[in-house]
Amino acid sequence: MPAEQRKAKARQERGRLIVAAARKLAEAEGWEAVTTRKLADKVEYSQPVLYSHFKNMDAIAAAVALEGIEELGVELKKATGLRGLADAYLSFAAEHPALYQAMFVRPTELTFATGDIPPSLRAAFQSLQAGVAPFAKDDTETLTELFWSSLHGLATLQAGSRLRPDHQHHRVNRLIALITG
Amino acid sequence: MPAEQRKAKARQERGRLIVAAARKLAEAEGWEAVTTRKLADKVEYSQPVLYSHFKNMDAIAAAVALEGIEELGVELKKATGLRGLADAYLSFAAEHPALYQAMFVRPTELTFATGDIPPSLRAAFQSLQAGVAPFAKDDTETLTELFWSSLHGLATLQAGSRLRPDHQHHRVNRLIALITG
DNA sequence: CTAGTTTGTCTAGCAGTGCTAGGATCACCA
DNA sequence: TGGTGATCCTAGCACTGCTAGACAAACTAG
Repeated sequence: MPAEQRKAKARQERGRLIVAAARKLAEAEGWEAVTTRKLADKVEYSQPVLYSHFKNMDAIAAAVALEGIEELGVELKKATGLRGLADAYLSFAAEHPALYQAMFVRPTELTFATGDIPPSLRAAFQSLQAGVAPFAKDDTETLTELFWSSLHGLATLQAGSRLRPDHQHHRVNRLIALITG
Repeated sequence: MPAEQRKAKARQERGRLIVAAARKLAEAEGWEAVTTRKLADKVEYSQPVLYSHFKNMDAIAAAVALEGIEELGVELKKATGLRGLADAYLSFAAEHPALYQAMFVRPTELTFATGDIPPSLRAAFQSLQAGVAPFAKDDTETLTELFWSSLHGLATLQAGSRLRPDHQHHRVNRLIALITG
């Protein structure tokens, strides 16, 4: 019955619309401005339809986060070398602060606890791992975690104006110099 | 007029009580559970008194954050060497997650933008700087910012279960090895 | 083509949030 | 003792996430 398929398709499309609206609003005005009523308005439906697509508001933010993780993964895959990876990562975080917050800063959302790591996140991690591998005698995973942590710290402290804004490049230089030895 | 001084003292004390209540509640149930009504209950006053002490809810969280920064500063001052500093920093973050969030993760609060950095934060930063100085040929500030960023990244990603929980020590080893060369 | 059922959506509302205006109550001082 | 000011609380606003129940549309069956 193609009618049913068409319906399912339309539903899915509307779900995407909700996520897109949430992302757009968050990127424009920050996550505290993202409310169910505003989202419902943007999608031109009433609030309850949101809950027929997502369990709650956090699930919507989680969907946005997943989108961001996939896009970050693409950027990291394109990048080559430690410098390329670092630049790609930090540029992404700087250019999409709200998106990055949803991915790795905001408290609730995806738990990532023990095992249920999204494949796209694992892929992104592996891109980083490939970058650091040449400089790790052993235990590349630990070094990758450290590399990621450093990038994450640089991105978030920078975003919060806790670091000298015009010295990010120097900090990255230093980080790469440390790893490459 | 000592009566007036006594009053001022009592007021100040009550302000401290509010901050203490906020901190306790945040550490026990997370920041999303900290509401003006619950705080007012704990202090045994009505909501409006909170606003005679603090501009808004964020200001209360900022006061808690400042308290945390001072305590972190004390811990870092006691620590010696890169290893001591790193351990002190990460232990503090792990043992007081809500406090650490108020300090460096939650969005609003203290801006720290351009100049108005709290002296206690500057002091904490200088403790880190003293630790990395022996290993920086030049531009110790950049290396300190990087060291701090790495610790911050390790602390927050760890808190969010994004890193292998039982490998924090290895990651710290790696970080210190990188800096000491 | 009609009757009944299912599916979809919306209106209205609940409990809770931060924050504030206004009135009441207390302590002080002449 | 009477007035004055500071102090505090009650009540309420506009908003939040979320949900129950009414309503209408669409599909199914006779």
